[in-house]
Amino acid sequence: MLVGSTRDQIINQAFQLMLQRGLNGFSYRDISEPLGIKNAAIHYHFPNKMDLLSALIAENHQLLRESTSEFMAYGGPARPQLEGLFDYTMNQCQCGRPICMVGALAVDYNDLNDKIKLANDSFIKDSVSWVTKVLETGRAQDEFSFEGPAKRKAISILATIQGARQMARVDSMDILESIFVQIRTDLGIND
Amino acid sequence: MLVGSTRDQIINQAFQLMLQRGLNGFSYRDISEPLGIKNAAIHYHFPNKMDLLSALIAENHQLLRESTSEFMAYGGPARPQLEGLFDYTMNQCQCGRPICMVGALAVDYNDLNDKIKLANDSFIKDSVSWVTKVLETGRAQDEFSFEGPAKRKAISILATIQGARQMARVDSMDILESIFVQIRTDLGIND
DNA sequence: TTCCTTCCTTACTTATGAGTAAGTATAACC
DNA sequence: GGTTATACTTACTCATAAGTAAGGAAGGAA
Repeated sequence: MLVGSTRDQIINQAFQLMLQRGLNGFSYRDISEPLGIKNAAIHYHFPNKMDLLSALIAENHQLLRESTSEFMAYGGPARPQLEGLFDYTMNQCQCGRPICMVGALAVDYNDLNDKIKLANDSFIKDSVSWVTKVLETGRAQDEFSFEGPAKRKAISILATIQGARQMARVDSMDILESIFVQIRTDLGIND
Repeated sequence: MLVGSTRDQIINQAFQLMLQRGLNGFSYRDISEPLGIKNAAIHYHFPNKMDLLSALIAENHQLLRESTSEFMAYGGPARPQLEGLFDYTMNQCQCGRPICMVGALAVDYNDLNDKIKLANDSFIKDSVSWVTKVLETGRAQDEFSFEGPAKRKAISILATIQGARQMARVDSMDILESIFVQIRTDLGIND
């Protein structure tokens, strides 16, 4: 593969490593060697590792925005949104990204500067907002049924998926599908 | 504080660091300095970092066994077991252990040897067995109500709590309490 | 043609990590 | 009293990490 500018290639490679090993689990060498460039080339584009991490979080956030903007703006059926979240999660795991950004950053939290913490927080808030709207819409349209405020349920579902990815890594990917079934069941979905 | 043998002190300190920063997030120095010993003293008790990690996982597993053995052997009311899980989680977070062992290991998974993977897997299986029995008992005694197999629901609840700890670290501890409320709600508990 | 600017490489520095080998104090054992 | 095992310390080795300074090629602009 190896398409795009050097900068893009660095981001792609770092993204993969970050979601496989966490921030302290990979080095500049792990990025530069497969790309056939030198460490200093990475430092040219991202002066230090936090700058690189910033770019990764921005990339991750951008992916979320792209895949949710239409629903956030115009609404629509809720069920495909939920299934989209499941599919995305499964897909990431199958593409060698077993853990998610939030899970990875939780481990490295002590190293993070305020800018990164804010960016991460903002990503979580947007994720929660999206799932909250999905649940509210779904409940209003009788696609889903659940007790309590939609936002609380949204946080719970996102937490479940995040935890499931980590358990799946240690145990087996079957856990993921099983968790999706349970979430559907808890939302009163029976097909 | 600093009670117990040097070996115990090392384990306690390492346990704290592991659940704060993950395996790659702390060094021997982070253990030895606060204890007023030398790095080599750690290597004496635990020849390498994997041996230390093994001891931490064993310690963690032992804690689980101690707190669940009575219920696993004799049964009893399910609700206090569930609340015990919530209290334990909250307590760990308040004691400076924001992430859990499984979550930490998921990030460092590439570094782990087979022995560690097996030990971790065994811990997860025991956790799931316990929560499964709690749920089965609770459903049989009409304390809880939920759809689907108890084991699937147990995995889902454990995943939720695990993910919640990581979200709580980035966002706020309020998330934890909120998640517990949602889990109770989803189990048909109304008080 | 000369001068920037962009995007790298070469060749380091400095710090820190895990791990080891050899020595030492202390108490128990024969 | 001498030996041995335990539980360390001292003093290192070796590898790898992030980061930097200086140089060079290649293209566009004056």
